[in-house]
Amino acid sequence: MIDLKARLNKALRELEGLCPKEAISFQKKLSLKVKLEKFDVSSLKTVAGADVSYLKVHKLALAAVVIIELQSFKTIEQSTFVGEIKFPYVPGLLAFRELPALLNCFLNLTHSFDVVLVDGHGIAHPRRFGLASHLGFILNKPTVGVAKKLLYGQRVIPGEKKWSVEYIYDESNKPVCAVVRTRENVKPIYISPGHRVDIDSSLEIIKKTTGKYRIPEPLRLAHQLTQRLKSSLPIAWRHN
DNA sequence: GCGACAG
DNA sequence: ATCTTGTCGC
Repeated sequence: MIDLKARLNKALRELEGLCPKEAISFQKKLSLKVKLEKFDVSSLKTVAGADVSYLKVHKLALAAVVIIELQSFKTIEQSTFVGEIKFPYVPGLLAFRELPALLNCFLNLTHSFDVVLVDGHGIAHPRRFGLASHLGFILNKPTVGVAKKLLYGQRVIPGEKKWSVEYIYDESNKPVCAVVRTRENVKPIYISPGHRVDIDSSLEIIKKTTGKYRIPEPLRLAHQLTQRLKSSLPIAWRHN
């Protein structure tokens, strides 16, 4: 079994210099390796959240990973990284734009975590291999995709009550995404398995990591961190 | 050809 | 996602 750091560095090298067409082939190949399995939520102790923001004027990607302890909802460790954006935004190829910065964040973590919540879709993707699945495969860890907009499938609307759910199915009529209302009178979020979790476990994980806000806590904290990171950058860099 | 389209 | 202020409503 090779070391995690080695896996991450290898993945970083493989992501370099790919064009969109090659990226699509890469996804088709790796999608066959995604594993959907039950995850024992009762054993869940620590959850990580991964998010990326941008500073458009300087082509910078600002990434952050925050690990929280479920018991207290308190942060155990956080990691950030700022790097140049090297891949365009193409719907369906988000991983090739955000993974480099995210993997660098994971390289600097010292604490362990049980699952990772990712800002984007998992298998609710044209080739069943969204950002959450890709990250999960590289880390060989359970990952859950949490998106705020639809990318793949039929649009459905859950009830207005908290925890109302509606599902999105693929061509084989298999559920690939849960559209969930995490708060009343607020737009629902899209939950899909990334890797090593199934759709039911994914939903359970989201229920246990969501506090009083629409976005699950690990992701909300990671997002806040990337935004603060941007504010902390030299004024000359962010001046429009 | 037309519409859809994570962040 | 980013740019960008105030404002309406639970």
